[in-house]
Amino acid sequence: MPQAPPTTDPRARLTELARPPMRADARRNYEALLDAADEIFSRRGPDAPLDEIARRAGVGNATLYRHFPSRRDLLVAICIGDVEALCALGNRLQRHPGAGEALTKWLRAYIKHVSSKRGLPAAFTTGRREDSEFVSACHAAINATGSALLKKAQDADEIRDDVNIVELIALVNAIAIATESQGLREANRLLGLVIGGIGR
Amino acid sequence: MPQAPPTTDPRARLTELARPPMRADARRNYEALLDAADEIFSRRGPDAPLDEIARRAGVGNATLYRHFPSRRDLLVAICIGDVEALCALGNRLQRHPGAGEALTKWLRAYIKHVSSKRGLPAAFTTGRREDSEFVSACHAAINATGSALLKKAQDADEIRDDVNIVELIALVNAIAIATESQGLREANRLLGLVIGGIGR
DNA sequence: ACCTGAACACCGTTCAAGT
DNA sequence: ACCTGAACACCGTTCAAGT
Repeated sequence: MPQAPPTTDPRARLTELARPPMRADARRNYEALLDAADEIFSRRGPDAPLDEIARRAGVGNATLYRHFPSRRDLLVAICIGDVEALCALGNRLQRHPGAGEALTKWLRAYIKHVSSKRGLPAAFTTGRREDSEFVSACHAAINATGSALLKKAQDADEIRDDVNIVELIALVNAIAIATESQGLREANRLLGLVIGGIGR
Repeated sequence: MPQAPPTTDPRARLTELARPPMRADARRNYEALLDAADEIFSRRGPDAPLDEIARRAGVGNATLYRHFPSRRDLLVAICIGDVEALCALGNRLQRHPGAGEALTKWLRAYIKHVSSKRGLPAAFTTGRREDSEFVSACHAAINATGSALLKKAQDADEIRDDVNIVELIALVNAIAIATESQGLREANRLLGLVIGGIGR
């Protein structure tokens, strides 16, 4: 007899993974690495040497590698707060009177968060099989949140039926990538075009 | 008195840069490097070691570096034929009866070409200041071609006036990046949404 | 259980010597 | 004028030894 299926909400699963139980010294190192990564990435870009981040955090480089097996894990970890904020916002927007407007508000918030850190949109582009469980859990939480908003908007006949959340988020990520050097205003312009295209 | 300004057509400039005069042995090496890069990149992806490409081409690694100062130069060089084909297609489409349809046909051809080689969409994302003259010339030729089609479609009132070619191409590149692992069909679906959004 | 830093492997880049 | 391959520098990854 197999285990009970994981009926857990993706957002709850994410919170679990984001805060694994750790010995006190390990936790200190973990936090120091996040702080260091946040600073170094924002100053030197997403390709900054990982050794520099470890040095800045005052830990050995192997410690970094243990906590964050891939660069992408680290990139995603430093914005876990943004992901959780987006999920929370999505939940609140469920009760928004206009379902179509709720979706577009959330998409604008999404692009704002994801554009706030260099290299993040690329890290968020979904569908890599090699992604760690942690990164996959982020995608799953975002998808679950966006999916609920999209479905409501489609049920209200405000958004075309032949749009799905995976491609919609892929497109928004694409916009963030394309406008990375130009800023949020430009990203919002392009998002406006897309929103115009999916309405009905 | 300054030199006469470079009134040259961007497409002519590109053809110049793509076929620089070379000694016979240099040209042989150049071609061998292109062949090797094409094969290695398509088999091992756009991050394949450059040394392997040089070895496969039967030349020293420094020779590769001389001909193609950056990885991006090499990536772009192997698809110079695609760029020229797109420019030629754009010219032909100028005489297409429906100006809006001509633009969308060209955009679909663009995404097809650019999706055909892994890593190419990223190499085509414009606006890097560090780009070589060769890569810039490619962008300029594409922009000139797309710009003419867009302007005609806007003059015919088939496309909204507040869209410019730079952002439109950036968006199409981004779509190609976001759907790289999913294939051309998915890219075309997303392009459809954008085209719906820019119409009027 | 977790950490450390040195060792290793890999790859891009440069350069002195060659044709 | 162009080519070569070795030397160098850099960085990600692993591992034996330590707490």
